[in-house]
Amino acid sequence: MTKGASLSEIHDAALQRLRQSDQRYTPNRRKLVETLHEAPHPQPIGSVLEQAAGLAQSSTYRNLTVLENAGVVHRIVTGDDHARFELSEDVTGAHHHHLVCTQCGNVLDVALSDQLEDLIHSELALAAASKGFNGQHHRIDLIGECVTCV
Amino acid sequence: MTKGASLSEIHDAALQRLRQSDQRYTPNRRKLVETLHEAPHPQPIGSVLEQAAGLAQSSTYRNLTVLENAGVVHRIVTGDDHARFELSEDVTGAHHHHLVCTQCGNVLDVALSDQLEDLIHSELALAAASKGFNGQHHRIDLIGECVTCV
DNA sequence: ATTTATGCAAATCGTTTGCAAACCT
DNA sequence: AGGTTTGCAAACGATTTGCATAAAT
Repeated sequence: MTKGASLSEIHDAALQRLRQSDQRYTPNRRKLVETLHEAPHPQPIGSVLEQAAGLAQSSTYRNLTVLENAGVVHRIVTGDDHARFELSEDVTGAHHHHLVCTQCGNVLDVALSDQLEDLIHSELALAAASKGFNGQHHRIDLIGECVTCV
Repeated sequence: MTKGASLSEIHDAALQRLRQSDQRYTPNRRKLVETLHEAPHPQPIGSVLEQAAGLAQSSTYRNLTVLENAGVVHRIVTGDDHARFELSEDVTGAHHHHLVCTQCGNVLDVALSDQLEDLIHSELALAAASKGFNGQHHRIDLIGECVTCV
């Protein structure tokens, strides 16, 4: 599934963000970005390595961390013990949340209305402030069973 | 910080749930429940072991898993690499969400209004249904910095 | 010429597991 | 007795890291 932004727009955004972090946009990193762009939903490292043939596992971990720190990639940790990766919202421009399958660990993207997002954001901000907590962003997961696991 | 339900109510609820899973409520498990009940927020295993002196680490992992499967305890996996545990909402009776500190990994509890919870629930259910996803419950985290880390 | 990225193999560390002794009913 | 729980020590496995080579500036 192709996201809203085109691949070249995404490469541009990635390049820009990496430069801001004094990082290079190497062929391996480009390949990671392309692989994640083509994936229909967040991918565990195993799948990424299968898709982007030729990448070493350790370099992939390292590059995903670089891309994460630069804000190009987002790491999703659910509890089943493989982290999953997707392009960051800053790069795709699409704020969304996740459906997490308790059986297979798969993660799907889902969006809520802007109106509801605003309500959530402001109520969370209020609650956080009362505890001196400085909130930066929220994440919402719906836990359940995906269509192939029911 | 003591939760709404009294300790004996919590022990009763725990006992009942364990029995439904054909599990015993052993002294070690009672000690874990008490420790979590007394804790002001979700605790990593390290803290649990400090609080409930004398427990072996491996037995504690095993018992927390038993308690989790019985629905007495809830495991929180954030991404900083220590799982954290708290009494389950089914036992405490208090639905809530989490503030997660990106610096120290600490997790604080926070509640939203019932009205907002309903809105979130129904919009998530709708979005999930469109993907054939069978949603069971949601979790919401506010990511940011806690008062001691800012 | 330096600095940075890569890939291999080895190390790390939270968590899980094997097993024999202690515990319950 | 028969099954469960415990604690120790060993195993596990996803991720990280050391190091020597290759690539980039």
